[in-house]
Amino acid sequence: MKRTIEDINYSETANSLARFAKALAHPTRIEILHYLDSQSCCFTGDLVEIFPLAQSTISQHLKELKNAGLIQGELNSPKIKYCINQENWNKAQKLFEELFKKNLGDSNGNC
Amino acid sequence: MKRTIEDINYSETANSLARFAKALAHPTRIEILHYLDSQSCCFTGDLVEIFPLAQSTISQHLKELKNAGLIQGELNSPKIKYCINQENWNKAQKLFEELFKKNLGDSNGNC
DNA sequence: TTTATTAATCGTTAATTTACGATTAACTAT
DNA sequence: ATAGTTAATCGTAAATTAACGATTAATAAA
Repeated sequence: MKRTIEDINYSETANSLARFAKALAHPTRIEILHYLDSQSCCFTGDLVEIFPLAQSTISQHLKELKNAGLIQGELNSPKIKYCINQENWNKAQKLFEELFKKNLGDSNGNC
Repeated sequence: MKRTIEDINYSETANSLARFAKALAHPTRIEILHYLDSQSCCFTGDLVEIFPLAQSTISQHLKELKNAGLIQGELNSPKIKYCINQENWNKAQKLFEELFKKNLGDSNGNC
C-alpha cells in the first residue's frame, strides 16, 4: 500500500462497514461464527478440533474477530469462552442492512 | 497462505459470504457502491474525479467488485458504464441477512 | 513445588492486496 | 489515416494476511 498523497477521508459508515466486512472475509471466520451461533459459545479448543488448522491459526482468526468487535472472550480458566458480541453484531447487522437496502428501486430505467 | 494439508471444505454459504465480504472489505469499494447507488450508475472517469486515487487503482477496485459479481460494466464507447448487478446484490443481501438473523435469541442465558 | 492444560504470542514464509506510473487497446472524431 | 479519449492491463513496490511450528503465560491439579 504505497499511498503518496495524504490519507483519504472515508465516511464513518464506509470505514465501519469495510472493517466488519474484512473480518468476515474468510470462510474459516464465517464458519467460526456459524458454530458460535449454533453453540451460543465455545472454547478455542473446540474449534481446533473442528478445523484442520493449527491452534495458532485458529487463535489468529479469533483475534481478528475479536479486534473487529464481533466476538468476545471470557476467561474460564484454563479455557477461554468465546461468544458473539451482541452489541457490535447488531451494529454490523444494521450497517449491512443499510448498504443493501438502498438498491431496491432501480425502477427508473436509466441503467 | 502456506497450506500444507489438503484444502478445507467450507460450506458453500461460507465461501460465498467470504467472497462477498472480501469485495466489501475496503472503504473505497464501499464508497464506490454508495455512489453507484446514488447515481444508479456511473463511468470509471466519474470515480477517478471523486477519489484522490490513480485511474489504475480505481480500475482495480472496479475489477474486484466486478469479479465478485456485485457490479457489472456495459460498454458505452469510449466509456464504460457501471451499475449494481442486481441479481448478485440480492444474493449477497440474503446471505448477510441469514448470517445476522441467527443470533437474535441468546435468551438462553448460557453465555 | 512441580506438572499439565489451554490458548495467546512470536518469528517466519508465501501469497495476496493496494497503490502507483506507464503502456496498450478499443473506439470516436477529425 | 491520424489524433484523442477512455479505461483496462502490466510491472513493480510495500504492506498486509494466512498459514505454520515453537515458545510463553496463566492457571489448575498433583
